Amino acid sequence: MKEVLNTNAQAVLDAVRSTNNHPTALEVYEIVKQQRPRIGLASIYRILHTLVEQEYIRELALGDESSRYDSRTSRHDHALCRSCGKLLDIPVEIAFSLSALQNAAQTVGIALESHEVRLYGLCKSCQEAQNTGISL
Amino acid sequence: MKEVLNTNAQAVLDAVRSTNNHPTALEVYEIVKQQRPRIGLASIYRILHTLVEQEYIRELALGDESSRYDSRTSRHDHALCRSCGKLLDIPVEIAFSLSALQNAAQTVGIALESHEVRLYGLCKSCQEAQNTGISL
DNA sequence: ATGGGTGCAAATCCTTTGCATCTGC
DNA sequence: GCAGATGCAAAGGATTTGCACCCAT
Repeated sequence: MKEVLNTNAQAVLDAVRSTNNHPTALEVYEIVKQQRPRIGLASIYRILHTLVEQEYIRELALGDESSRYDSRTSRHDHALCRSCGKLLDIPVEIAFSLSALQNAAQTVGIALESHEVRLYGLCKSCQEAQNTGISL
Repeated sequence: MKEVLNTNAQAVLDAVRSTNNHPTALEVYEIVKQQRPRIGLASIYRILHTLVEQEYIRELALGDESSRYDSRTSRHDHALCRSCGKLLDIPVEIAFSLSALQNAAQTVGIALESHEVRLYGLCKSCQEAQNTGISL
């Protein structure tokens, strides 16, 4: 499934991996442009798609914003801040019974392949901002 | 938090509630237009946003497509078909330990307010299409 | 008459596509 | 020389916004 990457694709992959947050296509573009100033945004989109296909990265669908990309391809869960929109990887497994999952899947008639838990709330900095009365 | 709805807002809310699936803004527009042909798409968007704010409905963020709206405001989980993109409400609770959730939330420093489980796989009709070799 | 809600059209943002060019082999 | 990759600009689709108008109060 994974093929050899050409230089541009490698640069895009490195860019996604270089950030702690989950960059948008535009953010990836800004990073890659520092190394290869002539690259175009369209190529970033094209390369990101092939990287997703080849399972080097994942595409995350959030609310308001544009797509974000995640270089952690193993199954994991996410937490979203309802105030600033920040997206955090959850580095621990949230244990729950496989049979409960499979039961739910069966109820709606879906052949279960994967799952994700999303936690919603206020991230640390937004909690502090709230406590000190500062608005973002 | 909820206020009285005017006629247009009520029509939009009814439209969202009238569908089994989770309609996009455009789909809501088509439904509402049957009753109020002069309504504009911009008003649909404006009204949907206020309905979300007032917690009459929820906005769902999926991948490729446009936003979808959900008239079930109580906490529940969703299943997504990776082939046709269909979104299904899961009518049963997926049990898992609250402490696992809270532990995960604490690990990333988020003040947990809500959560959602997403199941990914093939829906029934896509399973059948696959078995019979028909492509959608 | 006043303020909010509305329709329309234009604007905006993100993403994709057409196409001519460039690249490595 | 060819196939695939690329940059650029234009197109596309979803959503938002500016603005004048209208309606209920």
